Amino acid sequence: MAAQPTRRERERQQHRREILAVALDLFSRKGFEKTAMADIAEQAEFAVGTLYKLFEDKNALYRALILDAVERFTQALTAVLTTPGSELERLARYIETKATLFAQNIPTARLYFAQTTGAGFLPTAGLDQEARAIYEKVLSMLEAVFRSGIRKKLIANIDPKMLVLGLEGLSNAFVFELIERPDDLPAETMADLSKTIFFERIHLKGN
Amino acid sequence: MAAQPTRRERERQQHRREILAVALDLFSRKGFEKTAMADIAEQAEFAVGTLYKLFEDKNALYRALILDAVERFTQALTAVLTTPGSELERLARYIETKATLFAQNIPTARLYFAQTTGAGFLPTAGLDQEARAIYEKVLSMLEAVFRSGIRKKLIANIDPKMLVLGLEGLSNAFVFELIERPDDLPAETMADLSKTIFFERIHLKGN
Amino acid sequence: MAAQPTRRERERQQHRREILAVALDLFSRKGFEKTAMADIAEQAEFAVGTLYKLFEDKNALYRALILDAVERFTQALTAVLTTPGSELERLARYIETKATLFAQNIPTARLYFAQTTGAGFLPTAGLDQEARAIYEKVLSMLEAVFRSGIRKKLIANIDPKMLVLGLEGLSNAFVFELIERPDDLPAETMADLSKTIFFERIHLKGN
Amino acid sequence: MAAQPTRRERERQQHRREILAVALDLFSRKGFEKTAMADIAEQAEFAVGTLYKLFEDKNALYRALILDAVERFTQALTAVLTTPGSELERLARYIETKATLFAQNIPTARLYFAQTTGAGFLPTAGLDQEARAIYEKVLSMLEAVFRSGIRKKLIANIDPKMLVLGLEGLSNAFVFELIERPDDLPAETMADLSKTIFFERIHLKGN
DNA sequence: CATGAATGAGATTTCATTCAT
DNA sequence: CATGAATGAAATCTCATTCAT
Repeated sequence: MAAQPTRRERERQQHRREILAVALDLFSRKGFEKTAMADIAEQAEFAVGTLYKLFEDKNALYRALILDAVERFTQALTAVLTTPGSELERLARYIETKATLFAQNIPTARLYFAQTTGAGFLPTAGLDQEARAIYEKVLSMLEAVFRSGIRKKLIANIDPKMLVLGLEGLSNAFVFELIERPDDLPAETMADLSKTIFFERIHLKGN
Repeated sequence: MAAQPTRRERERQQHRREILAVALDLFSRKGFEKTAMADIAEQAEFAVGTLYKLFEDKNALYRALILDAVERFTQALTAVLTTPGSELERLARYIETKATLFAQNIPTARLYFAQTTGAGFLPTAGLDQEARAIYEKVLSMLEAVFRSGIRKKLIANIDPKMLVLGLEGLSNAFVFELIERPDDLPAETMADLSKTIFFERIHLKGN
Repeated sequence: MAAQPTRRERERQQHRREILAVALDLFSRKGFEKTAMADIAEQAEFAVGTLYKLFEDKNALYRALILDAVERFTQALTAVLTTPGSELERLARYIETKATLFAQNIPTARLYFAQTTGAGFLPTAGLDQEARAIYEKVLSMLEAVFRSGIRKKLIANIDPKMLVLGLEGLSNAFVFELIERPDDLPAETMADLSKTIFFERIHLKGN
Repeated sequence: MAAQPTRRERERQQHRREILAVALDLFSRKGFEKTAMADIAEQAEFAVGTLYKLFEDKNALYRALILDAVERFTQALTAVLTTPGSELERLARYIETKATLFAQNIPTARLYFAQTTGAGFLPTAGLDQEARAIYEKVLSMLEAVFRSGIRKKLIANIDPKMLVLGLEGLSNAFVFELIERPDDLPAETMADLSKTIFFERIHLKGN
């Protein structure tokens, strides 16, 4: 029988989650700087002081959010990369999962992007050390899959680091479109396109 | 009779450029919110009031910067798309130009990214309407090139909008890497990779 | 039948003492304003609410502490002033007692000083009415001893109020040194010096 | 002709002085913690932001005040110690100067006390490093005077450090009384008493 | 026009105190 | 009684913007 947390602790965690949910909403819609702690408190129906009981400061709240987002996504994405099947099948499933996952968690996806892609130009002041480290795990896993595919002569012999970069760039572009202009195309089509462009030739060489 | 600008006017424009240069530096390094008007004034060796004489407010200054960045890049990029040569050659040259252009203008590139790629999740509050519009011109030009290539059976028959998305995603990923971790690979290699991945098959189908 | 305190009451008093001990430590080290009720609660291993059950508010807690400190010191000091012996002997013993008493109760001494010496400029907002009143008793007792010494022609005919002031100023200076830089000199030497300077001539008149 | 400061700079300094005057008043009456920056701003008829233009933060404002107070007092006190006359005459003049100086600058005197005497028990968070260092100069000067007096056999052979401690304790006690209960006695009497008690015998030895 | 001191709204953070469990 | 989560007033500090000189 797992150690049952006290009611106090359960409530505390529930409040924590409520605050995080509101913060996710506000940060993803208005951005970090434009969201005031008072805004979060009001929308979450808590007093400002309560936020500070549960999170060291505004940065810590943001970090918790990012960490949570990156962890959840990373978990799902690494899971599909370790499923059975050929390297190409697994990469295909990675793209599909990414598309549906992000499409279903738009606010989280926005934060995920802000931290993984964008990190660097709009420096959210190094709030992301830990999150970045987690994301890197997905990347190195992808790299391993490519490397293995190349060894089996399933994939062209290109520096796997660059293949990872390419796959991420391509899929992010599509997923980003999916999120920001959801009416353009359904998720499956987007995923298909990533796969087509990435795995098939675009150039009708010779033909 | 073309109105010869007065000395007054020439000085004014010179001061404007000096301020923009400093602002570009600070915004690209510290971000919009973390850069204070006083910082810009000090580093540009002007008084705060002067900035407000030349730019409506902080947003206007930022917008002017973005506009300038996007315009300069757009001009260079649309130029290569209208050069002679086959569609494939022109697209290849687009990628090469983008890589060198961005690599040589890192601060500008960062702002360009923040506004084109990131636009949406890190909402600098619609500062970018006009800039976005200009960028769209590059995109529609790319689309036209793809469309023409498809018509000539040079390029696979995929929705050209999606091809644009793919090309931008892929090339941005490489260019971003080039900018943020310049030691990884030289610009030419990056451009080559974009082209290889995009135009050649990755999947060693049947072969 | 003298009301035998219940176990409840005994525990209550014990908790009170524990809290006071922690508060003494924190207040004397960090000062009143910089010490939070939560700090005291945590270090005393009680909940904040408990502090408020036992003390009206933060001021009351501080007052209780001061009162306790002043009472304990006052008791010891008035005791020596009522011992047998000449006025000079009793004053000498007063100084000695003060030196050892303070040296052995440094945290308490700091609060005692803050309230008796410092009272006035670092206004802890009249937290000290009662404590001050108790301290005045020591002062008036000293005054009586001086008065009596003067009457017996043992002590120079100077306004006894001023002699008290002088004695306190002198002894406090030494005791303070003793407390803040304990390595300088041992307590007995300090006491001797107070006595020498106060009772003997410094000026080698005529000699 | 000394470099004439600009009008701008003169005004700036004037405002600085006005703010310091108000801060002195409030800090000396209500204490550091109980005085809000907004209080100072309001009473000085400036906006809060202006205080922060002229002083880094609240601590810096306080430090400037203390430093100013300690410097002014120290200057006057070291001056009298270097006047011509015997060691005893100079020490006597030191006491007199101290009495009048403090009596005429009560708010400043309170801050001076808070930093020199009180420093240690109510730790105003090390705001006073520099001020303390300046005060130490007065003390070492006093010590030199005592040492010289001892060498000339004008003063009893007691550790001069201790004589300094005694003189300061005694004179502070009287000056403090003068400040806090000004009705008790006029400044001259106080000074006389310090001298009498310190330099003459209290104890009617032998007589 | 240029200047930069002054403004004050607004953001973050702390902490004494209350009160439901 | 004990608990400690919740409260929210109040304090510190920042910075875009204005305007008198």
